Amino acid sequence: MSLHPGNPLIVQSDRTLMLHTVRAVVDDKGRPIKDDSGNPLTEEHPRYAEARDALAAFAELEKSPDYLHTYRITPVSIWNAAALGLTAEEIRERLEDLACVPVPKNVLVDMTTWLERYGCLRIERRGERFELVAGDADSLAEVLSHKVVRDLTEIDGEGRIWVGQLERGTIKQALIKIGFPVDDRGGYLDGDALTIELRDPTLRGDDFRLRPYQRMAAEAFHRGGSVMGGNGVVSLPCGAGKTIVGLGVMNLVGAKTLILTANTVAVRQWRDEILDKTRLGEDEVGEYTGDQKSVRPVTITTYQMLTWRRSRTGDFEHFKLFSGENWGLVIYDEVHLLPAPIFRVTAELQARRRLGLTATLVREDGKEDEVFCLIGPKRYDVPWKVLEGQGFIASARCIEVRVPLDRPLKPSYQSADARRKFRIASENPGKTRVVEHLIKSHGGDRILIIGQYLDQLTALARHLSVPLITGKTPTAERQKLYSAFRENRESILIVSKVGNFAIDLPDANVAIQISGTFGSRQEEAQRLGRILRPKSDGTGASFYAVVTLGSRDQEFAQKRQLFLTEQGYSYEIVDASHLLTQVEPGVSA
DNA sequence: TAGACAGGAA
DNA sequence: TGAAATCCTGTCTA
Repeated sequence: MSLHPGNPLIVQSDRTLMLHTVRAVVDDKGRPIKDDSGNPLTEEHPRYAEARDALAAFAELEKSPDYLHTYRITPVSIWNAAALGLTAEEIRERLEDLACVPVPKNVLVDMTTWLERYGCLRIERRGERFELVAGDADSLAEVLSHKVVRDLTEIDGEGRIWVGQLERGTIKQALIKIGFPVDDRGGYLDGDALTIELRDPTLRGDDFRLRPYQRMAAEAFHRGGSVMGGNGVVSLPCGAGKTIVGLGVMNLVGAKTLILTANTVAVRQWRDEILDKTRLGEDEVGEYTGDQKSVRPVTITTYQMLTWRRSRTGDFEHFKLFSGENWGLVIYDEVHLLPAPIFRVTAELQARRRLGLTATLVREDGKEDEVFCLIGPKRYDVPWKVLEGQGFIASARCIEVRVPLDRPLKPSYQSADARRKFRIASENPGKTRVVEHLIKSHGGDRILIIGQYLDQLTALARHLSVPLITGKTPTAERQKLYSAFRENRESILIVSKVGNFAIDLPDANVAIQISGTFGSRQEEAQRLGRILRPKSDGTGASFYAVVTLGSRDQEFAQKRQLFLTEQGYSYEIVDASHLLTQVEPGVSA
C-alpha cells in the first residue's frame, strides 16, 4: 500500500470517506503562504479530481462544503459497483492508494461482505419453475430465518427452495431489504418478434449512427447480467440522447416494446423519434394516453395512465396493458420518477427485458434498492464532465450567488420555525436585485429564471416585465411563449416547477435559479440540464443558484449540489452583498 | 367530434 | 418538513 501523508482521503470506521478538495500552499521550507489579508493560500488538491472519479464508482457523496467532501459507502452503491464488475480487491486498492491514514479493517470487511452477497443467492430456472439457490449454507440459513422469505417460498422434502412465477419479483424485493441482492438467472420471455431497424434520417439507405457512448450503453445493457439479453439502468445527462439509447436497445432486442414515460409530451417525443429514426411505420407505433388508446407493436404510455384508479380503493384499470400483449421489452423513461404502484406491476414483470433510463439515478425517497432489484443494476453511465469534454453537451459554469436577507425580514425569520425559515429565505426580495444585475451582465443571452413559489415568481415577473409560465398557463399560451423565446422575440422567460417536467422548453444558455425544492439533487440536475444542449457557436452556459446568505436556503442549496459535484462540477461562490449596498446606500452588509 | 374545464388522485 | 404540477375522466358547449 502507498500511504502518503499528502494524499487527500481519510476512510473512517463508520464507512464515511473524507476527501480533501484543497491543500495549503507552502513555501520551500514547508510553511504556509498567506495572502495580503493574512489568510492561508490554498489550491485544488492535485489528486482531488482523480479521487472524485474513483469514488463515484462505489460511494455516494453526502456533503460537499468547500474543503472537505464526505462520501458514504452504502450497500446499494457497492452492489451497483459489483454489477459493473468491480471487485473488492480493486476497491481496496483504490482506497489505499488515495488514503493518507490507514484504512480501517472493518470497512474493508463490511465492503467485502456486501460485495460477496451480490450473486451469493441466485434464482435458477428449472423447467417451468424457479429455484432459489445459495452459494453457501450460512446465507441460506440466514435468509430462511426471515418469515417474509419463508412465506414467499416453498421448501420441498429435499430442502430445495421454490419460488412461484409471480413471486419472482416480490422475493427479490424482500431479500434486498434484508441485505441479499439476488442474481436472477431465470431468463426472459422473448416476446413477439419485431424487426426494428435504425435509419439515418438524412442519408437514405444508410444505417442511423449512434454516438459511441450511446452504442456502448445499448450494448452494455444487452450484454449485462448473467443471462444474455438484459435488464438494468442506463444513466446519461439531459440532452445526451437517452431516447437514442432506447432505440438502440429496441434494435438489439427486436421485439414488441412497451415504453413508459413521465408525461404526454414525452410520449409524443418518443413517437416522433421512433418514426424519424427507425423504419417502423405509423401503424406500428401506438400512443396509449387519455387522448388516444391505441395498442400497437410499439406502444408508449405514461406512468399516470397505468396508476390511474377511479377511486382510492378501485382497481388499476389500465394494468391490463402489461399482460394484454406479449412484450419482449419494457422501457422505463426517467426511471427515477417511477411511482410506487408501478413497482408492484414491475415485480410481476420479471420475465420481460427491462431498460431504465435516467439522468440522475438518485431518488429522494430512498427507493434505489427497489429500482436495483426490480429493474436492475446500473449497466452504464458516463460522468457529465466527460461528455462535456467530448463536446456532446455544453460546458457549464455553476455559480452560487449569496445574498443577505432583507433587513425588514430578519425579525420574522429569527422567530420562525424551521420550515417557515426556509420559505422566508427562499423568497428573500433581495434576490430580485441580484437577478437584475445578472440579466444586465448577460445582455444578448437567452435566460431562464426558475423558481418554486408562485407568489415570488409573479412578483418578479411583474417587476421585470417578463412573461411567466406556470402550471396554470394553458398549453396554447405556453407554446406561444416557447416559440417567442425560440425565435428570440423574448430573451427572458420565468418558469415555475413546470420547468422540471416540460421537455419542450426551449434551449437557453443562462439559467438563474431563485428557489427550489428542499434538498432535491435531482431537481438541480434537471435544471442544469436545461442549458446543456451544445451551442452552435460552442460557447459555454452559466447556471446561477441565488441563495440567501447564512440561511436554511443556503444549507439546502448545498444538498442540492451534491449530485452535480459528483459529476465533476464545482460551484464558484459569489458574495452579492455589495449589490445591495449599491442600490440601497442605507443598508450595510 | 373537438375543445375547454372541473374534480379527484397521489 | 410543503408547494406545485401532472394526468385521467367525465361533462358541457358549439
